[in-house]
Amino acid sequence: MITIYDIAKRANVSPATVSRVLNGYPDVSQKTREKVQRITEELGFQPNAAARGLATKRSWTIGVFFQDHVNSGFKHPFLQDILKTFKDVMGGKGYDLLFFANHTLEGAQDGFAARARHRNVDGVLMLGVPRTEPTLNTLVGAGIPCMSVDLDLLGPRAGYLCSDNKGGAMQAMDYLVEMGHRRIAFIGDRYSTKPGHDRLLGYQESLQRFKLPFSQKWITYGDFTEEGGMEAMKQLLALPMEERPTAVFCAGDMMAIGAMTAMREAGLTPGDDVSIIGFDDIAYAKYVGLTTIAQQKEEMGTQTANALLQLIEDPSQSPPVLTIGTELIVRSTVQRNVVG
Amino acid sequence: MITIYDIAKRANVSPATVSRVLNGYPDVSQKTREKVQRITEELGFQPNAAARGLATKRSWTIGVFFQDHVNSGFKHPFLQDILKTFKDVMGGKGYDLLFFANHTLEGAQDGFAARARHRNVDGVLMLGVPRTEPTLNTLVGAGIPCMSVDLDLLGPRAGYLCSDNKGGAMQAMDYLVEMGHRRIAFIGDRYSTKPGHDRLLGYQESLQRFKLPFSQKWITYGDFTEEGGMEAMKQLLALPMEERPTAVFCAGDMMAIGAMTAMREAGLTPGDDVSIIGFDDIAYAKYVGLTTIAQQKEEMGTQTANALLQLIEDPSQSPPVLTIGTELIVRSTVQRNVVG
DNA sequence: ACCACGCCGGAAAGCGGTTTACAGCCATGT
DNA sequence: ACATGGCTGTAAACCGCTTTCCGGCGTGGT
Repeated sequence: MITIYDIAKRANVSPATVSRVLNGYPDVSQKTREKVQRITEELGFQPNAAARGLATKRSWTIGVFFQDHVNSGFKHPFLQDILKTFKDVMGGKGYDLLFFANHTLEGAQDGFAARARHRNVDGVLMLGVPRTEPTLNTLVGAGIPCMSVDLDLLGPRAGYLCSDNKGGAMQAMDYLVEMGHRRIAFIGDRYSTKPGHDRLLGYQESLQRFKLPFSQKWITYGDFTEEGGMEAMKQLLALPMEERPTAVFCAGDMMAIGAMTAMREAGLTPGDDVSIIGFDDIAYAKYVGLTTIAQQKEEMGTQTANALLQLIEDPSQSPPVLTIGTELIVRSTVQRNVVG
Repeated sequence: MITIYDIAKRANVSPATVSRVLNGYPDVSQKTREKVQRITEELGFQPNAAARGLATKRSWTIGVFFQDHVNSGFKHPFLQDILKTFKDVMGGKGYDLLFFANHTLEGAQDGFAARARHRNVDGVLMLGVPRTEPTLNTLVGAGIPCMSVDLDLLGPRAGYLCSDNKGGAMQAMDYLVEMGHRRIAFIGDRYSTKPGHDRLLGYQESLQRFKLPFSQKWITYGDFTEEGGMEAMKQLLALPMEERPTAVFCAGDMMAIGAMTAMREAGLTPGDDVSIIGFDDIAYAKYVGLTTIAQQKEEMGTQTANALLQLIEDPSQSPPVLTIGTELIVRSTVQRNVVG
């Protein structure tokens, strides 16, 4: 391995001078600067990140805790999109992304804060991490710059970003009502993630606002999975005809897709028999014609990244709480309700 | 920050002893061992990865170059699945994953090898990286343990893994022929990625084997994107009726989905009018009823991870070249051809 | 001619661990 | 009584880079 000492020797200067040149400090004469640069190139020198990190306490690395609520990992199609733009923004500023493995080693020190400190990351991104994680509070307390998505984790240097979930839910309900629906059911999640909670809130507020009929049986749980959505829809379809909703608001597209499958299996057509509206606008949604509320995923990634950069670069920065607007995407699973 | 010196002081031992305890070396008495462990717990000590990495030349990190041929980044739905199992296996062994940002900084030293060395990664995973990348050879030469997926990058410590693309293509062709098709077109990629190339090979070999008719016009390019598949299909549909294929083998599901869209836009039904078979079995495929050749993605992730671990742990290990079998998934976009 | 000052560049002390060489101690064998 | 040897544990060098403190040198002012 080539070190700055090798370069120093060849250039007849001290390692300190090499370091100065490499970091663009001003107090080096043009002549030495050029000589050092030339030799650096010739030798194909590559600074060692660990050594630099040790000396500067800066790793140019963002730690990412990425977890799917269900199948923890890289599969959830919605979070990918956020991640992509996040990565691009961070990359543009010179940061690489470190994904912490979620398999815990036996006996390994665990907890978010511990792992972040261990790797000396400059900032942390929490993506798809459930609020129920026991060590969340340690992270907040550790004072490491941190941005979460869809998780209201707030601390001295920790902010978060959510879509306007309640507003989006109300957009969905507005549209259903506009299309003539009044008996509207809800498929949400039992664990009350922040988005799940807020979407339920929007549902309930809309019920009151439009003075819609309500039944306890219309609130079902799909826990954001396709299978869950299927089960929930089956329950709704099993209701006696006069209690059956004419439309269902699903708090997530995967659940909506499950619900659509359940309908087809029952010989019904989504839209014609019961209308379905989803939330997220995952990439599939387009292919199955799902009407849904879109989250602006690229925007979310970009803004999260910029907020985190701010938090890292300016310690006095007060932690941001950001809300991103949603958008109604009309496809074919919501049809006008013909009042019988 | 708490260091081993702090612990050493509190335990009245030397830092060396603390290090021994922490790393499970045998030559420490039971009594001191327990004392040190207790204090470590009490103080919530977390070792510093950079310092350790500097001293041991081992980072417990796998560098990942992850690039979509088209939209470089996290969006390609197929690679996700591989990544997930890869991450899980690696996590189980104590490795975290470092994703190199692909945005290159102006003036930054670039090249795969340089970045891998810079971050001192123990191994490298190449995922979705095109063969055309200029600095690929430097990586191979650097002697860093490396596994690639769908990229035939071979070196003293670099192996790769591919699906049996040629075999899979032949599976697809077998099935089409079995379903009565003889005029079969191909949608592939212009840039000749390894999978694209091998699938074309399988197509051509099948043509000969079954003595099928062939036309230059039946080989089209979609470059693995949905839009590309759409364009290619449009070209095929524009052929005079007697030249139009009855089935199309698409070298990737995204292209197949694009092709299906093109058909629908032309007022045709995939399967009934022209049969379509894809390759990959991405998650969407199920929802749109696409008949396709499945790659065993989980298997690919696991095997890639295990191979890389071997390469890392045993320097004398000769680099593996792995092939994973494929599987025909029958859905609805291939229908029996009624020979007129 | 002398002093002060500004500009360059060097020496050396970290950063937080690991590891090698070695020293102290106690029990054992002769 | 003394050499031998096995256990423990210590001192100190080292990994590669940053950064502070400081000294030397050349220049301009007086």
